[in-house]
Amino acid sequence: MVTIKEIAKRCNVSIATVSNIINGKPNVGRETREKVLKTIEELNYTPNYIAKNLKTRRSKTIGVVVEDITAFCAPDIVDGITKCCEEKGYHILLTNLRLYRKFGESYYENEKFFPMIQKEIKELIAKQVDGIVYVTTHERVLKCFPKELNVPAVMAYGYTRSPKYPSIVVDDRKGAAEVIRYLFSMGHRRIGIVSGPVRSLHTRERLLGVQDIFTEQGIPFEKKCVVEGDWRRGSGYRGTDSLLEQKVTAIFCMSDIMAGGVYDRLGELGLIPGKDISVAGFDDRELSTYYKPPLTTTALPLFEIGYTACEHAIRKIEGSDCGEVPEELLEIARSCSLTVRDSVKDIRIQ
Amino acid sequence: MVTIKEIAKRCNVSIATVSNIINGKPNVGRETREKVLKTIEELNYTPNYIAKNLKTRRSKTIGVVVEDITAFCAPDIVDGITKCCEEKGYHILLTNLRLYRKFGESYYENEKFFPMIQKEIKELIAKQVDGIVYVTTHERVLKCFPKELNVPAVMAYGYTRSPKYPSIVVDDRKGAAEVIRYLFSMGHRRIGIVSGPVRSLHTRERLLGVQDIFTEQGIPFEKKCVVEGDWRRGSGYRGTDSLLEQKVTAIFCMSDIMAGGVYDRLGELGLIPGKDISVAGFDDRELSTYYKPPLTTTALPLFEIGYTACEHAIRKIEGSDCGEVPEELLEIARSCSLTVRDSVKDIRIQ
DNA sequence: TTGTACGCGTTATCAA
DNA sequence: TTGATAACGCGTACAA
Repeated sequence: MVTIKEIAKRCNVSIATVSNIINGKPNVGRETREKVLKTIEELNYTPNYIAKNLKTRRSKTIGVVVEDITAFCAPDIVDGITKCCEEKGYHILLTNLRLYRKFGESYYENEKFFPMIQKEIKELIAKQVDGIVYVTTHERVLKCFPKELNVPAVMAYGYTRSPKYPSIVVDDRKGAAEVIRYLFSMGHRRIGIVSGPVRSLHTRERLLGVQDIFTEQGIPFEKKCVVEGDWRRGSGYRGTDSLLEQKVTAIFCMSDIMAGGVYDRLGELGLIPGKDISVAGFDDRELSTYYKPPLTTTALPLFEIGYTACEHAIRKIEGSDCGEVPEELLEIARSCSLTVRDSVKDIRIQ
Repeated sequence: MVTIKEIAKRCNVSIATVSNIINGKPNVGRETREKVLKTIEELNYTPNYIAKNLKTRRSKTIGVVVEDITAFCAPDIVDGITKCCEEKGYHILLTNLRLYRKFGESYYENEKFFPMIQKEIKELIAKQVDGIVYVTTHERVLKCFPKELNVPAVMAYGYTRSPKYPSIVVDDRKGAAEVIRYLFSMGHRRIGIVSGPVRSLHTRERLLGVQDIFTEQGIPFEKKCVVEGDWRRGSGYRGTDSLLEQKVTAIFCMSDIMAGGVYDRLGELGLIPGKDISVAGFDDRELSTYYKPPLTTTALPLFEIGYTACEHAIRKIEGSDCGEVPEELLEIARSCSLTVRDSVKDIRIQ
């Protein structure tokens, strides 16, 4: 490995001069600059970041902790983070907790992994990351950052509810409201809901969004039109019948996956989505375009969440104020975007 | 940040002793050891890896370059890499090239991004990574590693065809053969193929696999039963009709996505997959379980590819032989695994 | 305009 | 069993 020393020796200058040239400092002769630059090129010299960082106490590195990179929302969030890092000249030290693989489907109700997170964060600190972005795969409150964390940390997708760490989250309430408003605009009044688990923040916020529109429209919202699901396909399947009994004209599922289950059951009953009954989903996963008919759903602002989270972390690093986060920045919600496909029928009287 | 120096001072020992204790060296009194360990605990001291690495010239870090983390195969490969790193005590410096996002659908036929790769790899080297794993999102030959690379590098999913760098790839030939063998076992003899682009290595290998079975069964394979696709849904859709004209009883698509297109066209024609005609796919993407009926397909050994690639990199690092790779290790193929669902009909005469 | 010398937090080599 | 001290590669006062 060629070092700054070698460059200096070859050019008969001191290492200080070489260092100055590399870092674009003024006060260096044009002639020496050229000579040095040339030999740097020739020897294919690259400054050793490790040494540099040791000196500057800045690693220009963000530690990214992902609960499970194989979860559907993780790659897009990470994509947003990488975009931001690329722009600001940061590197990424990735920690994949593999929670889903290690603890199975319901790891997010499990707190066994908390010590593991602490350990991994400590590792990242030991590696001298300048900041941390934690990416959850289920939206929930998570107290995973140690009290004495000495670098800025931001939560992406989940909530911290801690004044020290901002959360960048989905605007679930508005997202669900938009879906329901669309359903209303197509003439639907009796709308069935397949929700997520009631203890989930997603679920609660979205339910609030649903009610917002019913209230706005002056129509009472009936509790019996809500069936509790668990985000999985089977729960959509199982919930369908009771919703049908309620004579709903449309079913809003809080995940595309559950909508898939609704499709399954509807198919068995010989009912065609978008024709005999309307269905809408949530998440806008690629697979929903393969449903027959393609599902009307709303996209999670995953990329944006990652980007914004990282941006906040870097802003705090560079402003180096690691204090409390002002109230208005504690939870930053990003909007979903509705995608209309063919699963919702227009039942207005012409 | 508390350093080794502080620990030493507090304990009235030299930093050398503290260092020895941390690194489990022998020849240190039990009493001093305990005292030091206790203050380390108290002050919550963590060794600075940066400084350590500067000295040891080992960063215990793998540079992972992913062409696009949002591509469907990337997360699982990265998952395999992280599993391996976790086991061997390595960290991951992640570089997401964002090729798909930057250059669109057909970036893999584009060489504009080569300088970018070189630059990113140089960055990783500057960050002192001990090795590099490059993750492609389309299987192809890629000469992206610079000649003078001074750390071990391994290609995951793509081919290097270079004696210096091993490739860990999908066993496409065997994978396709297995699908065709299954189709044969269900009585199919006239089999249509929706292939990938003919210049793709995937395509060629899989076509070879198809022929292997026809040859084995002593049945001539007809070229006109192959339609060239582009991996995308539309190409499956467009290819269906001409295959139907050939009176095929089954269609093997080289991607689940294209199989989706076939389903689309079949649906329009009122033909039911798994009943009127059989369909099989490739990749085993989650969405294929949402097709109606669920698609019989074969899974790519993504996780294993990532794991194996990383394992090789680390083995080379720790053996620190960075020379040529022995012939038998140049291309390591991992097997696919067939998943039978409901899209293939048994047409044997009972 | 350039060079010297020191320090960043470690590990490693000796000597005590 | 312990301690001084010299590296590691770089940035930066300060001196020249």
